[in-house]
Amino acid sequence: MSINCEIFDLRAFQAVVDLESFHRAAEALHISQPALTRRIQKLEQSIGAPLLDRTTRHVAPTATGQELLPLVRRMLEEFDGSLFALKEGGSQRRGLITMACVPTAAFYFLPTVIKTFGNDYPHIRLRIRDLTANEGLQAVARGEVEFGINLMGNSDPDLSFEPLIDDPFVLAMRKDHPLAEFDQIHWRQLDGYPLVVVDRSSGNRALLDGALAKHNLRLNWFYEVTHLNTSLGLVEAGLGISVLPRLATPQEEHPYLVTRPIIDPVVTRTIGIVRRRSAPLSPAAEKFIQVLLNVWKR
Amino acid sequence: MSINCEIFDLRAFQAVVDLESFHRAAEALHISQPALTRRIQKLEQSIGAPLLDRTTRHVAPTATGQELLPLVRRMLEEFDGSLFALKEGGSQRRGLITMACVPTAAFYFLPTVIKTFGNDYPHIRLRIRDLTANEGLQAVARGEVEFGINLMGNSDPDLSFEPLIDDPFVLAMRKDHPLAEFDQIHWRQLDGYPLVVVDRSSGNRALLDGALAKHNLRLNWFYEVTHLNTSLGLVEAGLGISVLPRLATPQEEHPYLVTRPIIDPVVTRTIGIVRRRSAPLSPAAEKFIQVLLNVWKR
DNA sequence: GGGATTGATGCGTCATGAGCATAAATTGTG
DNA sequence: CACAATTTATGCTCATGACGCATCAATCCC
Repeated sequence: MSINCEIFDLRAFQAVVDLESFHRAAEALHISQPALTRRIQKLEQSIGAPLLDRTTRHVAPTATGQELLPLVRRMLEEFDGSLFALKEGGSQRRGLITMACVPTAAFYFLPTVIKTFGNDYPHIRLRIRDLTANEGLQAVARGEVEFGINLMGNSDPDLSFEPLIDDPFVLAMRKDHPLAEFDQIHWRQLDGYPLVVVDRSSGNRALLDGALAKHNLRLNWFYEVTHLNTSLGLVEAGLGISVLPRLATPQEEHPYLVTRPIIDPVVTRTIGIVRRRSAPLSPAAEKFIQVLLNVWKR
Repeated sequence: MSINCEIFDLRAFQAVVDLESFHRAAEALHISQPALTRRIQKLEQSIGAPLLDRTTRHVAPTATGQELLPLVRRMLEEFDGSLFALKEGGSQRRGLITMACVPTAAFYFLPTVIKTFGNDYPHIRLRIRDLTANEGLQAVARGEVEFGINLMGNSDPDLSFEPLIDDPFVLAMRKDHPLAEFDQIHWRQLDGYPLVVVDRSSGNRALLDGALAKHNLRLNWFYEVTHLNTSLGLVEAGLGISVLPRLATPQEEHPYLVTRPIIDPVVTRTIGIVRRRSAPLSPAAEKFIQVLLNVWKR
């Protein structure tokens, strides 16, 4: 049976944690302290674990509460933010294209397209939200941007995907690393070396984990970062090796870094254009996408 | 007043849309059809807009319902998924430091410190959330990370700040740009050239806008991006010039890019360590900060 | 035009959530 | 160590909300 509670219960939980007091939280929530106590108790019952450790003088989240708290914050921010956006309606869109773009594509794809597009539309300004794949999808889904350049693999039926290119994952390392002598690498050769990975909020990581699981392989990371560029920084410093999309690695000769393909399996990601099926694009965005397809369609 | 409803209401809404029938959705949700109708009506009242267009023979989401549906799906997936993960038990936390870090500091600061730290603590893993300044502050405040490397200028009394270095903003451009012939640049010389900036969610942007406002100056941008690295990408492609913190620009000789100091005024940012006053650090984090201070304290 | 089906409404019943009063527990101070 | 102050939890009562049943109203198909 799925768990049920009220959004208000989540607000109550967050308020108690933040204010460190049922009394003050009840005031902030405009209910009585016993009513708040009852709500929290009911929430704990729904979830099946205590969320707060409390005495008459002290309140703090339990370990479970600590785990839940970030989720609760995100949900409330997203819930309130989206409903607010619903109420405010769309903002003016003329003279400006707003797009979301995974960072490697921002760096690699866009300059060429922007140049070509700028020749025909010199006065259209661009707002490029270079976000993670998941953030980018959410930005498209919410209408915060007109379209996104993102990874394939979204399950939201309201969004369409048009592929542009396939981009394999490669191993990035310093030129003086022992694995650099191989022309290609097997996954198991990564064992024994400290591995830099991006965290699970990254679409790349989810894709990699999924693909490797099918071959009974998993990434044994030693450093975990949020953005691909930071991976490269740590690799360049000689702290480890990293599995990265090829587009996230230097495309030209680099003084210190080298990449090698990884096989058995070769894991690739498909990058393309994501947009909402229901939302019409501005003429400028239509043209921009046309240029993007002309320049990069595989 | 914040909107309230039950998670069950959201499940109900999703079920009606998916099954295109109150009758079938009620069955699936194990309540009666009138009870379901009442719930949807109440949800619509909370939100202040109809979510479903329906006759006795046909049900479909309204435009508002269409907008809300992706949010509802994500929220339910995340809610159910996270509670499921909670029930499966939390992960081990020993042997791990979790920190937040603005991206330029992640690239520039951390490798040296990690090397030094790794000599003494070879088995401590690192989770580096390289986030924007604002996101980083929130991550620290919420306890999602033990500490952060961030910009000075936070007003949260629960967080302490210990400065490390001062970092000036410089102009980044291609070597063949007309402004490259100057040894130093005045802000007004930027006029007339397309300017790449980071958006207002960036602490850097807020700092710059604030400092320039005092001299009746403002940034006339043509391209707006979310991350500093994308700025460099667009500059390298020759699309414009950009005002960036010096640490975000190449520290060594670059084949195409050059930077120049900007004066009248010189704008600098201070980077340092942010942590919660109330929360004790793990021994490993304590040591890491010690190394960080030893290596970088100005 | 009538019948089958679906969503909406009226009604009664039962459960729930609220606040008030107060108990119980905790902590600080003398 | 005892007591006072303060906070969270519980008992109680009452008002309200949610449920299912019965049925109305609307839609659509034959």
